[in-house]
Amino acid sequence: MVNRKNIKDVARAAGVSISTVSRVLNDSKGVREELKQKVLDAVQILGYHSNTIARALKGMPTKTFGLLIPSIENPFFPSMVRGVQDEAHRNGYSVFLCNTDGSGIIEEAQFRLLLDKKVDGIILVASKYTTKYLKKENNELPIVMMDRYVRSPNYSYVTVDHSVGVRLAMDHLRTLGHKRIAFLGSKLISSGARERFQAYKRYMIDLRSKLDESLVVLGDYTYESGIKMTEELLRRDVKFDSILCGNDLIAFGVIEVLKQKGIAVPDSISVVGYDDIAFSSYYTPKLTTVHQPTYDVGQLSAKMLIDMISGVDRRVKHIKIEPSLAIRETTLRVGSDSH
Amino acid sequence: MVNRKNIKDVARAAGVSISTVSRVLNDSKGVREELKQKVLDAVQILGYHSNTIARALKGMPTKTFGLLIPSIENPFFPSMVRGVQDEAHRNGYSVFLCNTDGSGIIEEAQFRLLLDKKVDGIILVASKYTTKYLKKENNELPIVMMDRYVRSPNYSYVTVDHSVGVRLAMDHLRTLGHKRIAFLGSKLISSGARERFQAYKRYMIDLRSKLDESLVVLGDYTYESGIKMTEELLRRDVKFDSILCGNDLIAFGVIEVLKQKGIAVPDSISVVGYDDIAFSSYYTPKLTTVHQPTYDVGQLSAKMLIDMISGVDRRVKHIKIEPSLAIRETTLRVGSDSH
DNA sequence: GTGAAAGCGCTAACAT
DNA sequence: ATGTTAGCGCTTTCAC
Repeated sequence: MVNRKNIKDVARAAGVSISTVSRVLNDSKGVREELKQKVLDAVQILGYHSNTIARALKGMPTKTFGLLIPSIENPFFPSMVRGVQDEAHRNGYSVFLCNTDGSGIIEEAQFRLLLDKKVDGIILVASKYTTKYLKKENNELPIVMMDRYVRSPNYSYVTVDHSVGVRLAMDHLRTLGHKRIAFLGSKLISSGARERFQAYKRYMIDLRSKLDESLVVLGDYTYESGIKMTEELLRRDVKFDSILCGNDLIAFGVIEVLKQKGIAVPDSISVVGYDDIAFSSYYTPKLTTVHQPTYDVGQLSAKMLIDMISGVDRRVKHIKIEPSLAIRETTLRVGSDSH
Repeated sequence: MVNRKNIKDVARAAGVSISTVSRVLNDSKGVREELKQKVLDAVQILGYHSNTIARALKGMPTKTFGLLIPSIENPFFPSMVRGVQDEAHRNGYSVFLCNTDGSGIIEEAQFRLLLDKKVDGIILVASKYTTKYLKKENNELPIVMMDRYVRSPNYSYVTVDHSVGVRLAMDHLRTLGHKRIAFLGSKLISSGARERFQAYKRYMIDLRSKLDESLVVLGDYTYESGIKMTEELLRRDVKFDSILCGNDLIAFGVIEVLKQKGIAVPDSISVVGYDDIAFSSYYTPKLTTVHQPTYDVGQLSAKMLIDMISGVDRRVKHIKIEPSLAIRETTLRVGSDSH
């Protein structure tokens, strides 16, 4: 740091003009091999790094992009963020991480701030507020929606195919002989929540031509909500032999309540989670859950964004990655007795 | 975005010179109230935002800082990162998040990259590599070490007082009548790991004038390591009535193995974790653990950094926040029987 | 093929 | 109190 070298120093040391240095560094061709070498040597000796800020002022890329997520404290996101960052750093990008807490105001403010910081692109987990400020403000800035998205021919997204995830879980439960499968999920405020519930609904209708609404409770994607929803389900006094949860956090809440009520999992009731956060395999009993390839979603989102930025591939793409089912210890064949 | 306004546009619209605009925006005083108002109006109408990049080129602060942590996938960090970010955004800062994976090479490279990006300061979770590149490169850049630190009169840090944390846990166990308390922790590669082990050692020596080394196993801060260490402890065939774990992940591994071996927790063996990650209270049985105020550590680190940057308070400070004990379901009085 | 010079948007020193 | 101007470090015409 002490004495930051600039392009002038390099030019002087190499005995050439600054434009030649600039040319070499941006490998625009048309520099004699000999001079090129001199410049490269000088760069080496002086330990020169070109100043990103100055380049940015000339409209060059900042090698920086923004990542807008609801909250890094939501255990669903860390590995996705990691996927984004790993791909970013592999390509020389730094990333600004911002939390929106699901607030449209914060989301838009953060988005603006990123624009001010002259990021080369933005990856965001879309909300119902996203489209508004996006169309209001955006021009050519590459944008990728990650996980939660908004249907649009203008924006790329990478997400998980929840119809597959739900089907995997339901088939598994059916195979084990379960007939009355309850659904405790999130209110339908995000693309993922909607898709999961729709897939469940369709499955049940296919099965018995109608949806038994008493089997459904909708809340939030939290442990506390899992607890409340289970209590609500129990209060209804409806028969069920298994529960499909909207995410793993809900599942933990579910299992906790069932345990308190002396209802054994999986012996009496089978429980399936959704997400497969790291914790699900540390839990006792280990949670059977739909595995979302979150790291891959993050990585692919970043790759797509970088391709858009660099101009390698500017096309709008809509990608759904297939989830898988992690069968562990919270589901059991109906009528079996593990005791 | 479409047509980014610049200071010239504002000057023209307000009928003043660009320096007047600049003065108003940087509220250096000495501008007639009337003109000031004109400028402010023009700014409003045009929707002008000053260009951070151009300001940065003039050596002004970028309102940006770096945050260097081992990995956001480590469940210990998200809430700490959140603490940092909340404080940052409250003060108009954006933060670059970087993962080092505990590699010195990556850590140094990321650090350099942040320097290149002209961040106003850096918060980092120190490793054994940190001091080297720090003294090699750093000049006046504000630095705060967060959680893990390196003793130095030159660098501020914010961390948790592990001697208190360990004592809280040990006192609790002793109060419940436990005498042979095993310690499964991390190898002594970070300040936190060293302090926790030292505190345990001191406690045991105070208790029976020597440390029984057969009660100690050192590994990593992971679930898998928790499993391995427990198996090792069991293999030694040494008597113990309780286990203090270096972190919660280890504790989950411990409990899993004990369960597999048919050893009841807490009925036969009490287990205490360390960290109190969110998951600890979702776990069954809910984990008794030392609560680290991670959010506060992050928030305070950011506050200190911002104070240093803004010049409000440039002093080097060494702060240790006190942890507390979250008593839950994995510890029990010796001889009680919950059945 | 190479260098001189303009200019990105801004701040601050200097002039008035 | 306000305007004019140099210059931050770089890229990119434009001359040669």
